[in-house]
Amino acid sequence: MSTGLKRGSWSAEEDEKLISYIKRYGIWNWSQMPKFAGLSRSGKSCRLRWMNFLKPDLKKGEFSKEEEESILHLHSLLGNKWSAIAARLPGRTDNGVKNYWHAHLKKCTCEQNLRACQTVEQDNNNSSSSFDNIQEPTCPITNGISSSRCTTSSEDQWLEFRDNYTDTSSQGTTTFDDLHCFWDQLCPFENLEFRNINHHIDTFYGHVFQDSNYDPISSYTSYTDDYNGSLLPDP
DNA sequence: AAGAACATCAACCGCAGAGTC
DNA sequence: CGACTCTGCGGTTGATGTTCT
Repeated sequence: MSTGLKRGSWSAEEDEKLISYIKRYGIWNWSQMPKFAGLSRSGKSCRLRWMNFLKPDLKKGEFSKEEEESILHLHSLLGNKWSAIAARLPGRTDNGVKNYWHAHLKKCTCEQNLRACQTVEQDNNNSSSSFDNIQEPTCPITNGISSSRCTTSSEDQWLEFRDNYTDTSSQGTTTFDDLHCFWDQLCPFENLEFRNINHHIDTFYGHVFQDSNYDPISSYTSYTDDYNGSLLPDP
């Protein structure tokens, strides 16, 4: 059934109409906008065109080595959360990252996995140790919380743990390593370093349990890239 | 030179979550 | 509280360009 809406590739004239409309009136309602902008497109199509192609700060062209490494790293942490990955690559879109992944990087990880499987298989043949028997160390504090999403029970555990640490830090029943272990289990990102325990306890608590916009990877990025031994500004 | 095979990427589709009435 | 709308996300498709035979 025809809706009268145009589909397929965008013409230069359509691009111009959309750009000039948004420049003048901003983005207010994607579903209504095409009508006022004089476009026979769906709002969805307009939004996509703007977000993936016309937005002024978009970076086009080849992905750099650094960007490629970031994608690989973030994908290993986040999986197919393309928008979350793209959010950490200035000027790149989720669609662009997704396309790049499927075109360039997927095969890299497939090859790595293949090699890893072959290695495991070889090891299994050579010794009695089985890959299945390998277990991650479990933190006695968290009893093995492994999700980066924090549950109420983990919040309770954290509060209890924090009180214990605060009350007894002078006596040392709960150690710095225990705390590190706790966060490592909760938010298992590489290079997450704790250098000043007193500063970080409540900052992390706020990030994880009280800030609904908590984003573990942003925290990860902030605490590694920006961290120079001093406390970061509050979010 | 021509056509087949493959690679790339813009665009579409369906779904889910958030917001509003 | 349910229905509806809007927005954004991830998977997929299809057009186009490039390389190979």
